[in-house]
Amino acid sequence: MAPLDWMDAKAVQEGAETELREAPPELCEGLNEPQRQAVTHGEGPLLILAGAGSGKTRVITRRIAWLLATGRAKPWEVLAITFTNKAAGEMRERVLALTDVKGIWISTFHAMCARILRREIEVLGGWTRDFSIYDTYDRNQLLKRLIKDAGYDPQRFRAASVGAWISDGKNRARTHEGSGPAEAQGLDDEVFRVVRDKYLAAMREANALDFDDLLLLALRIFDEHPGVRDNYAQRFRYVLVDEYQDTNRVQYLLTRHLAGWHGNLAVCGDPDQSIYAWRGADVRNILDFEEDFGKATVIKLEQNYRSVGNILKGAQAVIRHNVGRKEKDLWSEREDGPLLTVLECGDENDEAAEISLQVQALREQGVNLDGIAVFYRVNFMQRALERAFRLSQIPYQIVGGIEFYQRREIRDLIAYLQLIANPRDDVACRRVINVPARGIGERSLERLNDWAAAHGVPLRDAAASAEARATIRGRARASLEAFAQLMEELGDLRDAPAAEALDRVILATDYGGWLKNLGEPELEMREENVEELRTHASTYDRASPDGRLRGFLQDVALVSDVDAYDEGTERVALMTLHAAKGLEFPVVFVAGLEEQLLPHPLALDSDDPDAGLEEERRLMYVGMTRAQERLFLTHARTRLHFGETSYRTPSRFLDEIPAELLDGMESTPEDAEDVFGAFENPEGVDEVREGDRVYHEHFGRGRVEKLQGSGLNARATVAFDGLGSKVLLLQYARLQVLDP
DNA sequence: AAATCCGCGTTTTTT
DNA sequence: ACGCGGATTT
Repeated sequence: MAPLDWMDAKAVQEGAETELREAPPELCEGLNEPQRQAVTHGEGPLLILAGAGSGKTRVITRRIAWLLATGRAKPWEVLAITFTNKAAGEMRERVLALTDVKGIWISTFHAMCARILRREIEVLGGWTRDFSIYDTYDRNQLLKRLIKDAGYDPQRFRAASVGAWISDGKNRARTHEGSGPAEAQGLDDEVFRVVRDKYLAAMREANALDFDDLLLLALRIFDEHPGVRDNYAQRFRYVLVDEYQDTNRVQYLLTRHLAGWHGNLAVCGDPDQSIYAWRGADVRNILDFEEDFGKATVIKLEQNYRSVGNILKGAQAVIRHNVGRKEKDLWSEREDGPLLTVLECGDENDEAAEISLQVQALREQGVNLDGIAVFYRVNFMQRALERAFRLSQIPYQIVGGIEFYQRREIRDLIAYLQLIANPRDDVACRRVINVPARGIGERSLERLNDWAAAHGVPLRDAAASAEARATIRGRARASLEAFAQLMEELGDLRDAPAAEALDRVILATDYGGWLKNLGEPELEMREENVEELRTHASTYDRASPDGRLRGFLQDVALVSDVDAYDEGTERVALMTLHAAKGLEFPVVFVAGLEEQLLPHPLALDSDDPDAGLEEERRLMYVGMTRAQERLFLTHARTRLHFGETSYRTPSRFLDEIPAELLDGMESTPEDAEDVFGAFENPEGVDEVREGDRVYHEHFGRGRVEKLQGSGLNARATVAFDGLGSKVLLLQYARLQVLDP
């Protein structure tokens, strides 16, 4: 890669023109010396090495405020990049509280690039500003199709593997010459390459970008169109990048472009919290910053304000086991506090039950539920925890995981909106062409697809063509015409507010009626989800009146549930260790501290197992350092996994914590009994038995014909008077037993 | 074309 | 244990 002329930075000399003002003293109030230096650093590159809990966010927000207050930058001349949308939102809020200034670009790399591409993408040819953003699921959907169409065995060549390989290549900003995972798997590399090329072409045809493309194409525009690049680079007098240890090659190059004109780049991060190497993040970005950007000022924030002494000591003890790490002297003035509690549990249910008992005890001691979080390595662990919390009636919120936007009903409606915004979006078209069912089956779709491919037009245009429909017989032909007409009618919604578009889609497709027709026990839940989506859309319209449908879709594509987490609600937060980064809680539980889980074997079987292990250790470190007052570490003796129970060994990371910091406890089966027993007959829900006469809010009176499943999955088949039978999830149905 | 059944892979982490 | 896709019915 040809280096950019960083020190060419045309503007190092230019800064003098701006008239500087005195900063209001309160901006430096309560800061320690290095923090103050970071906030008031003037021109030139700045590296802030910020240990866990060292007040990093505070420094960044104050620095932005300081830049504005001293007249060094106008609001639109500041670009701040964060790792999640949630972090961006938080930062925006905090800056707003300090300065009362709006219009600063504070966003993730992905959101920023999407925004730039909406304006600039047409210089690349092929895409229009209405491009769709495909998530991993959409991407795999398309790949699956391509693999099949090319006649490869979908068993041997999995869409997910090919997709991961393509993504990995894009994240490293290199072409895929040479090796790939294909080789490692003993598969045909050639096939991977062929599929990738088909994928790249198909994405262009569908006017779609995947997550990686957002970064990569923005980079390509900056590389190939210096004029466009300079527009942005000149504008952003000050650039700040948070969590810099987790940036990948492409993000690094983007950063160079964006900060290259003025040379005022401040990055902030902690190599000990680098946990995204698997996604192409490269710690060298932060380790090499000084050389890279020449004459960089380096400021270390080493005083931890967050955690009580014992927690900090424990975390330090663990992270010290990483070799090849710059030793860092993180210290705290806080009292030692209580010991860390290690809980040994029987199995995953005991573990979950034990955690909920501890939470209840804490609650009785006056701890707020929103001050408690439970972290785990892998998403499947969420299940047992969720169940225990439900049974104990402890309100909780899942951050990340099975996402709202993955639900079928949500994806359907979003796909309609996407197809309206971007008629070339074949993935969206395939999804909705027969939803609600209108008699367009697999065969008809194949025909249509063939015709579309032969004529080089999108699926949707094929549906609109009488000539294409002529190749299809029977009911499907008329249905296709109806579908084409429907989309035509909805076409004017392209520039409509999101809520209006959504409501028109729901109305025009009678989506509600279709859901009801499915006769699923999840009906109520799905209806609630649709309702929630409508709320999201109107909220969006109110917050961003200029965004309309396009903007909404972009938000939906980029906003994960991690971002949706709202504080201040009285709920325990459940999330993966990765999602925990950047957050803090008075009380933290880290669950599943076992070998084969943390460290996770898949992290160790890469080409460099030691690097994998060290990243797992950093994950442990991130988890521990989120805790302010109390830290619980739990593990189970056996765990159900893949439907099989295995014996577990406590994680080696537990042994790395000095024993004098630990307080051991063993959970007892009775504890679990208490939790799971307590909810056998939850308050407000009647015990229902076969043969009972029951009453349901919507369907009225009926008789229970059959009961299946148990716990949250318990279902009842109820014959409603005059309505026929329905299967209901007891959990939601709220059936009342009628006395005869 | 839609409904039902079966077998397989799946679960590392996310924008 | 679960969900998906493919195969097999209706």
